[in-house]
Amino acid sequence: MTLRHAVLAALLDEERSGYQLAKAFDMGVANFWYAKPQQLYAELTRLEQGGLVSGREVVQAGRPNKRLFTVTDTGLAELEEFTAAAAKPSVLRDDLMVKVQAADSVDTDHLIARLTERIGFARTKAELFEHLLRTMRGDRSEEDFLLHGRPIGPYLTCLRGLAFERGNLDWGERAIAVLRARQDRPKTRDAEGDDR
Amino acid sequence: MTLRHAVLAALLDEERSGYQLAKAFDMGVANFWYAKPQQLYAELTRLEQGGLVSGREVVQAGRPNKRLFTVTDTGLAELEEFTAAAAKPSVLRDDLMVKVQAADSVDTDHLIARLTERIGFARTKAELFEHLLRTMRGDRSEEDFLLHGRPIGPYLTCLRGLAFERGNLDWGERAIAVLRARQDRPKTRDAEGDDR
DNA sequence: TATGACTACTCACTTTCTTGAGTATCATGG
DNA sequence: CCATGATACTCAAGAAAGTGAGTAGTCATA
Repeated sequence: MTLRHAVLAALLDEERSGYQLAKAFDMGVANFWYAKPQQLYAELTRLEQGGLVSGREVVQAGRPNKRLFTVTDTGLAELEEFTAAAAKPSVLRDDLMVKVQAADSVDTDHLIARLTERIGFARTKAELFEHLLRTMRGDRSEEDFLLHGRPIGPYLTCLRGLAFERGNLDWGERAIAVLRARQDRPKTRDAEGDDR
Repeated sequence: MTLRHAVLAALLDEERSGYQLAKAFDMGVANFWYAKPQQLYAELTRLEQGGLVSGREVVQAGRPNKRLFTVTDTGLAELEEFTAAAAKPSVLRDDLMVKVQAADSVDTDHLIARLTERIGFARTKAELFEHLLRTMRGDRSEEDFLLHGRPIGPYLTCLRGLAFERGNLDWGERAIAVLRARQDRPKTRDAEGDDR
C-alpha cells in the first residue's frame, strides 16, 4: 500500500491534478515510484475520501476542468507515521535479470538484444535525471544545493535514480562484453562436453 | 507473470524442491527475483500442469518426502520465447525512496533511522553476494570465470545485485551526511522563509 | 474536414502479491 | 519428555497492482 504514500509525497511540494501525477508516474519522472493513470485516479479518490488530500476544482477555458490536490494535515501525519515505520528491504524485481539468469540455456543474441535495449533506456533516463538535477539546483553547485537548497527530498531520490541507471548502464555493457567474448570462443578448457 | 519465468530460470542449473526455491527466493539469495513460499508452490503446480516443469517424488528417510522439479523442453521453449520478447523497463520501487522524497516535510531523525537500517541491510547483502561470487568462481580470477566459467547467468545477475547494493550503500551514506549537515545548520541564506 | 495528439478523467475486470493459519514428521537439546 | 526448530507443504482470503476500453472536448496539422 505504498502507492498511497507515493502520491502523498508527490503532492508535497506543489498541488497537482491527477493528470499531472499520471504524467509524472508514467514517464518515470517520478523516479521513486511508477503507476498507471487509472491507479492514480483511484488512489486520489480514496485519499480524498479518507481526508488525506483535498481537491479543488479549477475551471479552465479551452480544455476540460481539472481538480488540483493538496496534502492535508491528516495526510502529513500519515506520511510521518509511514516514515517512522521500518521500510521493507527493497528488492530488485526485473524481467531482464530473469532473462540473464537463464543465460546458459537461452539464445545469446536475443539476450544481447535485450541488454542493448536496456542500455539505451538507461542512458535516456540517466540524461533525464541529470537534466532534472541541473534544473533543481539552478546555478549553484551540488554541494551548495545539498546543504541549503530546497526541496531536498526530490533531489536525493533523483540522485539515487541516476546512480541506479548508471549501474544499469555499466552492468549492461559489461554483460554484453562477456557474452560476446564467450560467443567468439564458445568452449574452452573446463567447459567441454556438456552443459544443459 | 514473470514469477513463472523466474522459477524456470532458478530450476535451470539444478533440480530443486519447492522448499529449496522458497528459501532462495525468500532470503533474497535469488537476487533476481523475490517471492513468498506460497507463491512458489502455487506457481510450481501451475507450471507442472502446463508441462513446463516435471516433478519427481523423492522419498527421504527421517524427514518428509519432497518433490524435485526440472525444466522440460516445453519449459525451455517458454523461456526462450520470454527472452526473445522485449523486457519491460525496470523501475525502482522502493518504500525508502518514497520516504526520502518526503524529506522536506517529515522528521529527519526518523528518516536517518530508515536510511541507517537500509545501509545495514545493504552491507549484509553485499557481503552475501561477494561470498556467492567467490564460491561460484572457485579459485579462478573473475576475468577467467567470466570468459570460461559456468553457469554464467547466475554470476552476472549476482554482479548486478552486488552493484545495486553498493549503490544503496553509497547513496544511503551520502543522504545521511546531507540530512545531518542540514540539521546542524537548519536555515541559511536563501532558505529563509519560503522554499522551492 | 478528418486525423491524430493532448488534456482530463472513469468504469470494469483480472492478475499478482501478501498474509495468516494450519498439517505432519523428525531431530536436537535441556 | 517436552519444547523448539527444521523440513516440506497446503488452503483460504484479502489487498495491491495492472490492463483494456471508453468518454469528451480542444487544438494543430495536413
